Amino acid sequence: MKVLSQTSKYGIRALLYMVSHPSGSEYMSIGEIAREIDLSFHFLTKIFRELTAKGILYSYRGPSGGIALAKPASEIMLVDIVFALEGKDYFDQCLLGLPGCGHAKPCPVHDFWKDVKHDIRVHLSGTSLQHLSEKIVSEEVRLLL
Amino acid sequence: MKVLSQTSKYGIRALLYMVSHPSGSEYMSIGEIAREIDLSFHFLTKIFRELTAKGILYSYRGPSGGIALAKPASEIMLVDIVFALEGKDYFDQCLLGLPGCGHAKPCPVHDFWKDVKHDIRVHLSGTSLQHLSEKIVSEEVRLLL
DNA sequence: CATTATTCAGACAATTTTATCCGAAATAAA
DNA sequence: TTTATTTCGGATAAAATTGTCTGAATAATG
Repeated sequence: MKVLSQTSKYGIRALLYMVSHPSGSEYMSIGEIAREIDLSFHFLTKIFRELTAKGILYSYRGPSGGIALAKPASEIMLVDIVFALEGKDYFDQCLLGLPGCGHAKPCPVHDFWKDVKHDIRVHLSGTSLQHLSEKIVSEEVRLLL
Repeated sequence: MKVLSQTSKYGIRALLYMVSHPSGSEYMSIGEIAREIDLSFHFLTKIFRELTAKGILYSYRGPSGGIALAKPASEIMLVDIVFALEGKDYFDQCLLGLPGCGHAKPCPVHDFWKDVKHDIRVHLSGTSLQHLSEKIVSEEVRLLL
């Protein structure tokens, strides 16, 4: 059941690490994040370039450079990250793959699937990085392998 | 949002076509099904071999051979097809990809995701081919591109 | 100015998924 | 008994996703 690509999974985990482990300085280096959450530096760099292009991160090159959130963590919702990395049509797809599945021409499981997607969307839209970071900091929950 | 592989999507659609278009004779040919729902004969053959191996279908070779449901359509649930084609660990995976995510060592979105998976599982376990076939036959719903 | 640390850009490779194809085996029908 | 039809098994190819690597651009610091 692969609801999110590896790219999104890594991206969300990396952003949560950033928020949960503020570095004191403005920017945090990609290398440090990759090391801490145990994933490929180069792959994470690619993901963060995308998030920078989509306006979720700022970046700054050179020594003491790195990346930083473009908005307060309380204003970045999971759905923003998913849309940035999976595309804005993320919630538009039919469970059975029928093109143009919708109210007018529904597939056999359309109504059910519409409800599931709605629930997921509501939850991802209502959950901020700040919110989840608090659960991580309080050790209610884990982020590492 | 790719919840089901192409394999599962095709498999479910093909089985629904079978149930909704009984052929009179005991077996229905894979070629006919592939033609009617507009997908690759060879790919569908591969999918059906798997469903036969998993006990969801019977098959019979030779002229007037083909495949047939191994049980009444009212007893084949969507979850059976998904388990057969995606694996029995289908509902075991963490949204963020953390290995061993569960009650003891949850990821930040574990509780939410557990509920979503439960809802999906309940629905797929409660929906039979017969049930959906009735919606198709009454043209409440479509199966073709 | 030289060195070092960092992101940026994109080529390349590996892996997985999806799709195509061919020949063999089975079996009904001519 | 021959021929036609069908599934079976697996090799191969194509496409998408995931992961690796190299060099360039940028900027702080000695």
